[in-house]
Amino acid sequence: MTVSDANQFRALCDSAGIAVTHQRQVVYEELCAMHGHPSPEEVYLRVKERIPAISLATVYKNIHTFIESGIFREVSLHHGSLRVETNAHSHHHLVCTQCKSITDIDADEFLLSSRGQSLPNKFLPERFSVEVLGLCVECQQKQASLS
Amino acid sequence: MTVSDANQFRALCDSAGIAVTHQRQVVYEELCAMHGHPSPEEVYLRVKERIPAISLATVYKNIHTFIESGIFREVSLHHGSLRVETNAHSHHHLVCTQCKSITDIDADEFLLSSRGQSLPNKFLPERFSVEVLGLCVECQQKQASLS
DNA sequence: TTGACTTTTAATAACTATTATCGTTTAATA
DNA sequence: TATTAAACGATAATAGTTATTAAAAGTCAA
Ligand SMILES: [Mn+2]
Ligand SMILES: [Mn+2]
Ligand SMILES: [Zn+2]
Ligand SMILES: [Zn+2]
Repeated sequence: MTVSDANQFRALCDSAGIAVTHQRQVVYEELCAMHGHPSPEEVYLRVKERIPAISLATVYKNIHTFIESGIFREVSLHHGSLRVETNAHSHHHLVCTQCKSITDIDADEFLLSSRGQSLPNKFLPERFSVEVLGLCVECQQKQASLS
Repeated sequence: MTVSDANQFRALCDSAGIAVTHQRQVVYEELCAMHGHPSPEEVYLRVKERIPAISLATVYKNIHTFIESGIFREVSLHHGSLRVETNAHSHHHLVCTQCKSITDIDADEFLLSSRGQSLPNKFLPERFSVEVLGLCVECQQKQASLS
């Protein structure tokens, strides 16, 4: 890390109102250097290369601190438990980033909202994310070789 | 449950290639009667009212059986562990329903695909779901009362 | 720079959700 | 009805995560 990198990280922490620590900076740097959607365990393994004494709990706490501060995001706001979809109709979801509640919304209600109409339940939208669900090429091949 | 309901459930199980059991039918009926996105624990609590001796593991197993058979869906395919989003650009996700891998896709790649263009990595889409992320009305009020 | 005060850390215990194991029971089917 | 495969209940095991606590490090006014 260069002096300017260290200063940038200091500025980032200042604006988030959190302390600058060596552990925090290394977690941040490794997250920035990783691609995809790493788990806390994967981050921990990389950070441990640089700080062998670090604790997994420290990695968890720093990841949460970053997420609270808006420096990183979670991929999905999951509830920590499996949830069954009981609504068989085609629909989308309003997900609260704070309490993580999930509310159904009709496909056409969503389309109207993208044309300026407000959402049900006075939901205040910040952003939206699309999941395209299907089969990756490896799983297509596995499925083909079975039949 | 009426005789015709029982026959319908039998037909459902037949076409899914799974056995008809009393426990399975009660789990199914309670799921159908529940709204929203219940957790296995919540299903268990309701089923236990009707079959006090049922095991939580049986509820889990039947929910999985239903999901494998396509009778019900999971709300989120990646609820198992926290994942950090390392991609700061606006983007969406290709999620494999089989291996649960998550691949980034640019917002404009997604728009092109909705106009007939094929997706990256030979991904085979089945459906898509939109998550509108934001604040529910309760959390808006909590936030307002803080400031 | 110092000293009071706050935050973070490491170690580890505890907890929650989920899965595996295994002996028993039940359902499918011949 | 007998055979066989599937499902069940009890409970142990595991994975992911959070809580606790004392020590170390960071912050900040003077
Ligand atoms: Mn839903
Ligand atoms: Mn992503
Ligand atoms: Zn909320
Ligand atoms: Zn796959």
